[in-house]
Amino acid sequence: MNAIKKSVGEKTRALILEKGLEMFREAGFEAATIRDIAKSAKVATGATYYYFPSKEAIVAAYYDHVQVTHEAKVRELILGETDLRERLGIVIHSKLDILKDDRKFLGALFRYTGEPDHPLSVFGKGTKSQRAHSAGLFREAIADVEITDELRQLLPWALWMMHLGAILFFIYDESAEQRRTRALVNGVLDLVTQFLKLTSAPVIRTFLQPFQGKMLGILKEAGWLLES
Amino acid sequence: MNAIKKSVGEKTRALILEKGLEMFREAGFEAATIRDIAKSAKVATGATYYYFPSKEAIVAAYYDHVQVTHEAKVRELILGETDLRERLGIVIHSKLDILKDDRKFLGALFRYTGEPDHPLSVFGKGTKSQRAHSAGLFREAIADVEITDELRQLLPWALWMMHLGAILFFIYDESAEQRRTRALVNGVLDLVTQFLKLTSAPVIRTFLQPFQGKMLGILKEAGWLLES
DNA sequence: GTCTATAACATGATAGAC
DNA sequence: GTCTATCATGTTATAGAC
Repeated sequence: MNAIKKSVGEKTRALILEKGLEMFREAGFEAATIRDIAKSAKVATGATYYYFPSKEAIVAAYYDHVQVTHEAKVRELILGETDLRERLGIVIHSKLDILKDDRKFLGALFRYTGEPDHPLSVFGKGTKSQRAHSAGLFREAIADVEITDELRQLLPWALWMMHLGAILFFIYDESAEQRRTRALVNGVLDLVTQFLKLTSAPVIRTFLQPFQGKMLGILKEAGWLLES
Repeated sequence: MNAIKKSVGEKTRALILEKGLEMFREAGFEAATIRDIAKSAKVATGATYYYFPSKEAIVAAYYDHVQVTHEAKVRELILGETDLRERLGIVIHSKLDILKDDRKFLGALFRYTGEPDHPLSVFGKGTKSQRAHSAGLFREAIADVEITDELRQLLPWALWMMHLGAILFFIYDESAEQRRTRALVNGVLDLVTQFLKLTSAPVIRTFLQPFQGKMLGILKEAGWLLES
């Protein structure tokens, strides 16, 4: 057994994933059936369930791959870039670049957003590690900025939430090449970075302090804080 | 025909709705089946489809009713209240009061959030009038505050978004009687009202102007602005 | 227009044999 | 790890009663 070569199972899994995404892109998430996907991958219907617990799980697996790709891309692009505004732009825009051709089925990822116990819930326990990974990219992007400890803990999550909102907006955005989303992201990032500069002023800090504390407390209880 | 009395159809519809919600509360949205709901309401399975185009539509109809109730409640409570912070608190907390026992199936409302063309999508065209109604409550709540025209248009939507986030947080909130959600809402509202006071200062205005313009442009194109 | 009754369909998901 | 058979359930269809 060559350790480098994929096992049979891994190849089958990859094939199902590939064919599934192919069909989602063509027909959309609803219209593409598990039976069709299985047929296209030349396996039995039941076999897909050996690898993916549900239809949505195929999209989730795609998203896992997106995260890996994104992380690599960010590390490549961010290297040597010291300006905060630029760094944040790289993180978000490169994510959208990766997702750009798959807006049609990306919405399936949001299906269980309102169901805390579902394994694929965006905010649920089942996706905790992915969230942490994703927020980690933002933590790195702001690593060199001088901010309070509270902000250093809060900001990655605020930015992660913002990036989630951007993806949602992206899905709805019918402007050519989703220019509107890009513009909105840029506008928000401008605002965020200008805002961060302001926080060096004591007046602003006092103003925000109680709210920061409350938010931190909530995140802590929810088990959302990154192990630093 | 008595104009006050409900027609037979309305009674049946109401019965299906009532029994449906009953079962959703007991078993959750997934576990309750259309067949069971029909049985419980003593109608044929097909009859439920005469009134509700889908299972989710029952939850949507519930939400319609929530909106009507909410609007009435807000108008009652807000009368004579002049403090902005209080007025906003009334709008959001009374909404949560209405929803409090139905957190278990409320998540079904968010199922199509990522699917722009679905009739039940939270941000889609099919729910536009409900959104406008809901945002209208916020518009009224801020009616007497002195703010720029831009903010007067933007703020109802910002608050509506915030209230949507609060509902989502509410669904996830496992603290006793969802106290954490209440605290978070209060914290955010404090911040918002303090922030609005600051916007009377020209410095802050200049800082926010370009972003406000951009947001307004986007909302306008998306057809989201309230007819004033 | 408001249903009943029943069957049928499509499809996501599961069980169990090999 | 893969298959076939089967199930459960949302949804549609048909045909008709009042």
